[in-house]
Amino acid sequence: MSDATHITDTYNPLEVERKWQARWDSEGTNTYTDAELRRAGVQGRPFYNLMMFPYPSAEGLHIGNIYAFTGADIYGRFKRLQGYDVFEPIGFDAFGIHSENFALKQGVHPMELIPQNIERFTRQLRRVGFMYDWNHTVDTTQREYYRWTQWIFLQLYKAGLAVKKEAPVNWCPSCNTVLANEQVVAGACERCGTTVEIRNLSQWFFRITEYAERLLNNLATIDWSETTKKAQENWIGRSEGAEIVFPVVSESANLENDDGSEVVRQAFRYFLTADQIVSRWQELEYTAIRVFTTRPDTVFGATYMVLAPEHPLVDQITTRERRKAVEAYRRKTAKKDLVTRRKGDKKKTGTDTGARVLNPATGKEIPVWIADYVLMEYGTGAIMAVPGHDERDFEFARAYKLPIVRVVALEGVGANEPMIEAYTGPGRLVNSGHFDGMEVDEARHEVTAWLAERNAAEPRVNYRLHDWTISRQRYWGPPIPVLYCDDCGIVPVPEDQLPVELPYIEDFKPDASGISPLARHREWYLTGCPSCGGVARRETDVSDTFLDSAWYFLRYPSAGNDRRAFEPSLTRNWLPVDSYIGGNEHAVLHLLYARFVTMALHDLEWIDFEEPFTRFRAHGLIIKDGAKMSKSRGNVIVPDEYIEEYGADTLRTYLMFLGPYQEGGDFRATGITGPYNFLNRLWDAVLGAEDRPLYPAVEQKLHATIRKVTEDVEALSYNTAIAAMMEYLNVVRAGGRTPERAAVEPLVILVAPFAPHLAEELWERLGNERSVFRSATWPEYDPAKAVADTVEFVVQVNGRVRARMQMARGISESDARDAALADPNVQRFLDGRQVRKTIFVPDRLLNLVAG
RNA sequence: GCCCGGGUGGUGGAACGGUAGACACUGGGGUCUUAAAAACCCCUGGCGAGAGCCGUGCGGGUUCGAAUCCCGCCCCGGGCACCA
Repeated sequence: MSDATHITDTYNPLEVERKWQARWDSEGTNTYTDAELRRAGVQGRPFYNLMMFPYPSAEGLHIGNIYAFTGADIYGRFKRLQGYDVFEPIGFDAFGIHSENFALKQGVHPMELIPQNIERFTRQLRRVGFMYDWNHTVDTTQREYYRWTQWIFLQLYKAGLAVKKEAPVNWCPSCNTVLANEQVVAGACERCGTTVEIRNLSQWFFRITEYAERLLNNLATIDWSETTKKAQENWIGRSEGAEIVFPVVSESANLENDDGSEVVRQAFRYFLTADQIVSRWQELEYTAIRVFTTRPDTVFGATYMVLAPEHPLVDQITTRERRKAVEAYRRKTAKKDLVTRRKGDKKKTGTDTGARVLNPATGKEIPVWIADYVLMEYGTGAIMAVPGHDERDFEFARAYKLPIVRVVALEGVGANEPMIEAYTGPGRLVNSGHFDGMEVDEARHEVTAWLAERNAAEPRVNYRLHDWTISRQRYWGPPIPVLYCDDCGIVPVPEDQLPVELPYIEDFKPDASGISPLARHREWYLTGCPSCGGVARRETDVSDTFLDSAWYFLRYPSAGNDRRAFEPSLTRNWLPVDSYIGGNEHAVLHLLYARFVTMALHDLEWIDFEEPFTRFRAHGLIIKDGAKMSKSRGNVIVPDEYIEEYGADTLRTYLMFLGPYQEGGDFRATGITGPYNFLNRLWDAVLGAEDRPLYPAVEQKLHATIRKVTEDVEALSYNTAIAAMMEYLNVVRAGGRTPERAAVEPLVILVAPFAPHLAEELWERLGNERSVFRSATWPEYDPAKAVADTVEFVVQVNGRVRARMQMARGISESDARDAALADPNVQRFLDGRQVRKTIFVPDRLLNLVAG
């Protein structure tokens, strides 16, 4: 006797969903064994369907999580019904500051908190009916996982891609830790909103900048949402230009060396031409300042130079008379936080160092200033200022009465016409020696080449991207697997000693010292040196959470494997990921880091592909009453209530019906009744269906609907797919008629990705034994049957609709014209005029142009 | 400032350059009911009795025909931003 008999004949979503969730578990409908995973990867049609694994917050599953996962799950279920072996795993990104802060606030230890959260999340995820393979799941905080996170660190270390260096880094004074550039939004911590400070600390960096060019170029080869690609492109920020050298020639510069000896080289100045100094500055031992510019063509207009106040050469070149003023200015800028300093709209300030450099193009001496509008982090920390053709330089030159020279002019503009604003447009060079008259674009290369010949410049590509700081002075993360030995220096922990376990400590609260809480535990950090056997100290920083998530997709197929991070054969068969869906807020964080780690592992020959995600689609955000959901606004939606009242199938369908999946939508409680009614009506239609031949109009609509739904689901256009199914059901039930079984059975399959529990139940009630996802195949449509015999044909007069008539499909132009001309309304609007021209769009429209 | 999206009824949203407003929600009317709920049916962009006219942020243009393409603006959301 079937379970169906225990279930009422009116649609009761809770009953239905409970039944099918239990059955999926007991029959392993959604899961693979390791053997199956291996076999399917080789013999089957493997399809790796990935979604961004959640951070298991204490608040439980958020409606935004459900929205994201439902869209991805629908795609996975669709692919399974199309006959693919779909691997759809889920896991938990549970390390990180967020969990740690919450644990601190609640006074619970994260090692107790996180397992509870994960348990609750798991329960909620199961309740929504995702097709997850619960046999292959990860939790980044488990030693079985972070052991391999540490292993990846070691691989990068061995390849020279993980380096420890002292550098100015972003410090969040509230989280008490260093942040990556990507985690600083508008000068503030993306987590807590506190303004970040710059501290000079010795940190571990991943040299992602080594991969800047490839990270950029490969974007052309992957099928990703355009918005995401653009975000990465902007973040990498490639600029092409030149590095130009300006030798320091000020007479009184640098009067003493460190040892007190006189500096004599400046004396050459009086025996040498500017040209000689420029081309021989190295052998003459001139100090030179390098600048990066995207406009080498304007070098003749460089009337002064500006260094970032922190530039290392400032001390050396500043003249005695200017020393006090320069020191004062540097102190002032050091106090300013980066936010105010980076605000572009404030007044320009700066001060003269007294030093002079040679403009290598003009051979003239120009002054060197320091100003905080030049940033040490970008380029060389120094610029050649071309006030005539750069807005910032123009503003600065105005403020300090520095000379402004025009070097680019449009036709008809005099070379020495005074400038009232910086001109950044196209034109020809003027006041530029033998380059006068040359187009800007050509001059860019020619000027660089000319300077390069004289040893004063070289072409240069510059990136905005910085190396990825991965050290975190916090507790809740994987310890960085490195030791410090007085004799041997930095010693990586041998791979067979992994993991370096995160100890359970009570006092995991971070402080402002810049040192991790782990550093308070000698018993943990003091250990033996694996190299010399002496005493070594462990690194007490942990790694960034984003390293955990930069490789989790590699782990899923191999989850549980305790010999390897990822098994080569499984990886080869299942990766790269076929479809990845997630939020665009990770466009430059997770998605960039994951690409970097994958590329590095590829170069180290651990994997044979360099892009992890073949196709990526960003989904939209789900908002409430036009605003982002947040606790402070009090507009947070608790999904559980809706699941209790309408069931998971309705919630899933409703969320997808809200609007275009890739744009998001506004959650309105009243709207949920639409999809709920639809599922109810479908239920009734299936239960009341009769075995008899399809009515022709229904058959036509069926084929049209299969086509529409198939195309729309493939394009993630879920809202229109649902609308098409509703429309079809309206036809099937039109006028209260009894539906044909052959009309509703395919619809049950079409709806299955959206409302899987309901589909299972109806599939069973239609007499099928096994799960719809294991026995049904996605319906095919016949293009010939997908179109109706008659069409509503529109007749226009001069582009305006004047008649609509039912016509046979395929009607000829002349027949259509005859019918149109016979129409009294058409005649009325022609008003006796000649038809000069007719436009005929087959099966759609005829436009009579009268004049 | 630069780079992406987007702007369509009371609301969410549909529309290969070819019937603007599919599909829903809300609202209104009705059927059934002692009544209510549910369910079902009809109406629901504006003006107009109607024929029809007007309508897709604004102003131009291309076209037989523009929500859709082009030019110039305005507004909203997101990314980047003294990046040289």
